Amino acid sequence: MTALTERILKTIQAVPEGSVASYGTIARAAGNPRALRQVVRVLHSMSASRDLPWQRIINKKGYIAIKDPEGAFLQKKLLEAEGVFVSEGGRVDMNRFEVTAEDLKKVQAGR
DNA sequence: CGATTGACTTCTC
DNA sequence: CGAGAAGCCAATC
Repeated sequence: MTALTERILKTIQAVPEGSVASYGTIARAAGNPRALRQVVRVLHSMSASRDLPWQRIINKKGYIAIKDPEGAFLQKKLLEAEGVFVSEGGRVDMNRFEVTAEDLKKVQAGR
């Protein structure tokens, strides 16, 4: 558990409800654009036990990137429950719902 | 301790 | 414009 990982965690938690963020966005906001792999890893390790909004993390195309069909379906349901519109194919309207790295940083600065 | 992996991203052909 | 391959960093096995 490095400082970078903790920043990633905080950044993920900084994503406001009703919005989504891409891996690259999280990585940039965390301070290391190359850490998007670690974002994935963090989600793998923490999503099971921590209170992370893993459901708000999707790929840059706006599609749910989870490989497990059940997990992807669950994510879709959770997003819809937050007010995020998800298309049939599991796609989110990123133009509306994707939060920028600056916004995440601002939220972290605010807290 | 070294090799592998991983819910991605981006550039090139 | 679409498909394919490389890149990347840290945690896990």
